[in-house]
Amino acid sequence: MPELPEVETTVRGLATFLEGKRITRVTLNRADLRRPFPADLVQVMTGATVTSLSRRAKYGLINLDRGATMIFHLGMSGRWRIDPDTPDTHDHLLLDTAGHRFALCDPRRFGSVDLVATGKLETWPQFAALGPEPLGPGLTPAHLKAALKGKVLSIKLALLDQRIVAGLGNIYVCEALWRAGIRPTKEAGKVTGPQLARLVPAIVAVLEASIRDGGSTLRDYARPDGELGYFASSFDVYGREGEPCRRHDGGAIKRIAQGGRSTWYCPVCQK
DNA sequence: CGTGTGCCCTGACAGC
DNA sequence: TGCTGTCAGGGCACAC
Repeated sequence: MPELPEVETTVRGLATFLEGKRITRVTLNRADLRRPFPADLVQVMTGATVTSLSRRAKYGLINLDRGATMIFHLGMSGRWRIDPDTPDTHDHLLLDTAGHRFALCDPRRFGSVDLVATGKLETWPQFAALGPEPLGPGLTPAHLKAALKGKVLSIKLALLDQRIVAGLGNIYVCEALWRAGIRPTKEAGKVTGPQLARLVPAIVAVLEASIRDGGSTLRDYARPDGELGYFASSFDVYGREGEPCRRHDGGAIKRIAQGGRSTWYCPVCQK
């Protein structure tokens, strides 16, 4: 169930094992996830050395010494399993190095794997369409003001649009809007300047706190059978329908549906 | 074009 | 115990 912090944590965890290591074997247990695996994936990756790992939005990047980058997306249910004790039905792709095995496990198969020339990442269509990284210099109140101008859809759905900000998902949009005191149903183009000024640091704070939580579980990845992609977090609104708002007395968290997905918010302090 | 809807897929859980 | 319905942290194709 990965959003940006989970992907970031996954990438950091994988990096400790994979950077500088040679991939000795690539195994595909099926032909596709959301899309077919690239036809030349096995050929290009086998024998290649991993130079670095990085992240863009919710995509993880494994950069290889052959001018190619393997890009993975974990969809809703994807995770990497390190040195699994037993195989899982949904281990769809295996990477082996001299010391470890990495299994890309994704029961729902909403994830994807692509192979892109490292020098052409910026123009890869999926990346070219993305908005700024929320933890980079590009996310500013001015950017949001311009990107949301005239939009009549809700601020909740606008923030889920990866072209506006890249990497937010259902959980952290709910959390950030709560922190900023903005009602999720508010028309995106009508969110006020002061609200946008609060929203940017709220997004940053929520994501950074979550990455910190994830990082604190990194040591667990060293375990045999360690699994990347999941860690416990405590949320202020997500999944807390009916529970009291943590910011004041007398309000209960409400759940509504937007765009076919759940939104949680406090009807008292989010306006 | 912007916006809304449905679908891809499996697993977990509640209720009967 | 099984069945059924609902929901799940994402993204895309499609209709208007």
